[in-house]
Amino acid sequence: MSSWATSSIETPTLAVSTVIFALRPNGDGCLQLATPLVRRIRAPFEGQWALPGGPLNTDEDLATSASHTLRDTTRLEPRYLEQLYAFGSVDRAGGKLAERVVSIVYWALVGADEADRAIQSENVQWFWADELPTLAFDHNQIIEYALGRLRNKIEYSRIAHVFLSETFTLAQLREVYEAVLGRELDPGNFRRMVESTGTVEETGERLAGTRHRPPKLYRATTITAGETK
Amino acid sequence: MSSWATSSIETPTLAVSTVIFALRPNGDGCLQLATPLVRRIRAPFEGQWALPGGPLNTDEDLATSASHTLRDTTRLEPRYLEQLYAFGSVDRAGGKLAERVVSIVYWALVGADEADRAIQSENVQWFWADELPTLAFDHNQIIEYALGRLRNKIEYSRIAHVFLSETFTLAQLREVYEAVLGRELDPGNFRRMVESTGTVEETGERLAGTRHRPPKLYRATTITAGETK
DNA sequence: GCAAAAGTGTTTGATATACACCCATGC
DNA sequence: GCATGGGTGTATATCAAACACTTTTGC
Repeated sequence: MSSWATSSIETPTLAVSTVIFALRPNGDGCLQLATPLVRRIRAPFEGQWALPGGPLNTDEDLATSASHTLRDTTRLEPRYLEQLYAFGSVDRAGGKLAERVVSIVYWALVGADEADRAIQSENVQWFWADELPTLAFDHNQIIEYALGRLRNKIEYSRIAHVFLSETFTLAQLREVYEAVLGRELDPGNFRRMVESTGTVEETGERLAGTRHRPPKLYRATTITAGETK
Repeated sequence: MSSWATSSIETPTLAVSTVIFALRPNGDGCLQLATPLVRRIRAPFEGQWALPGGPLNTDEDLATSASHTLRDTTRLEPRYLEQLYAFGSVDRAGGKLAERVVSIVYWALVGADEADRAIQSENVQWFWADELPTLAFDHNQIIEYALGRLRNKIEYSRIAHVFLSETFTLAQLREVYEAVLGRELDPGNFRRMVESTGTVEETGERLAGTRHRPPKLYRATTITAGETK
C-alpha cells in the first residue's frame, strides 16, 4: 500500500527554473534565439553558467515562482509561460554528496523589443541558444528539450506573435518562424497558412518607410476561450 | 537575484502520483478505459477516492517512484510510463491549514490481459475513466488531462499495442483505438494507416477459432533508437 | 449457400508545396 | 525605369476519408 506518511521530513528539495527565450539580432542582422543564463556563485558547478531559478517558496504557485525568477533575472515580464518538465534524477546534482534537488522547469518567451532592456552583468548574460557552453547540472539537455518544445509548438499554436510588438507585418512574423525553425519559408505559402488559421487580423494600416511596397500591419486576434495551447 | 539558498527547510512536500489506464471489457463486451483509485484513509478528503501515490523517497528517481506506486497499488508492471505534469497550486490540498504538497504526476498503461490480475479490495478499485465520482484534491482534472494526453498520443505514436498481448490481430488493435478515442474507425483505412507507419509486422500465423475468415496475427516492431515518443 | 469479418481497390476532397507572376512603393 | 519585397494565382503531389467490392472462414 502507498504509505503517504509522516510530514515533510526527508523529501528532496524542490526548485523552479526557467528557460527564457528571446529573439535578438545577430551579427548578420538576422534574428536568432537567445537565452539568458546566470553564473553559479557556489558549489556544485561554481563559476559555470546555469538556468535562472531558485527554491520554491511555500506560498508561491509554480508558475508564479517561474515568473518571479524571470523578473529577478532579466527584469522582463513573460509574454508566454508554460511548464516544461520536472527533472529529478537522483544523480543529476553532480556528486553523490550533493543534496537531492528536483527541478520543475518552465519555459518562457519574452518580446524581442523588450529583450534589449534586459539586464546583463558579470553574472547574467545572454547566449545564443544553439551555441551554448557546457552548463551546470543537466541544463544543456533541459534547454535542448525546451528548444524542441518551442519548435514543435510554434507549428500548431499561436505563440509566434509574442516575440513581436502589438502590430507587425507578415514578413516580421515569418522572420520569427524562420529564426525558430532554422529554415526559410515560402512567403506566399506562409501568408496563406497564417490567414487560414485566423490567428491574425488586419489593423487597416500599413508600415511606411520601407523602400518597397508598404506591407499591411496585423495584430494577433484575441484568444477564444480554451485555446491557450 | 535568485537566492538559491539555505538547505531544505520550508520547501513544500513532494509527492509522486500515477494515473493508471487499462482497457477492460464492460457490460456490452466492449473494451473501455478504466483506472484504479485508492480510498483515502486520512484527512484531508478522508474516505474519498484518489490517485495512487505517495511521497518521493530521497533515493528514488521520479519514474521509479511512479513505477513502485503502480506495483504497490495493482501488483502490475507498467507497459508504458510517462511524466504527465507537475501540479502545485498553493491551494490544491484543500483547506488553508493543510500542508503544501506538490505532486509530480505520471501516467501509465498496463496490458488488458494483466489488468484482471490486478488486486481489488475495500480500498482499491477500478473505475471507468469517463464515469468517475468526485475525487479528492484536483484529481478529477488530473485524470481528464491524462485522458487528453493519451487520446492525443495514440494518434501519432505507437503506444496502442501496449494494451494488447505480444501478438494481436489488426481488429484487436483497432478496437484499442476505438475504445481510447471513443469513436469507430474504418477497418480498411485503419489497416492502411497501421501498415504505412511500420509499427507492426506479420508473425506469419493466423488466429483460428473465429467464425469467419481467420485474421493474420501481428506483433509490434522493435523500436528504432530515439523513438519512444 | 449465407453471414460476418478479413482484406483490397478506387474515388474524392482537403491540404501542403513549388513556383510563376503581378503590384506598389522608394530611389 | 528598375529593384525589392508585398501579395496573388495555379499546378502538382501527398494524404485522409468514404465506400464499394472481393475473399475466406464457420455454420
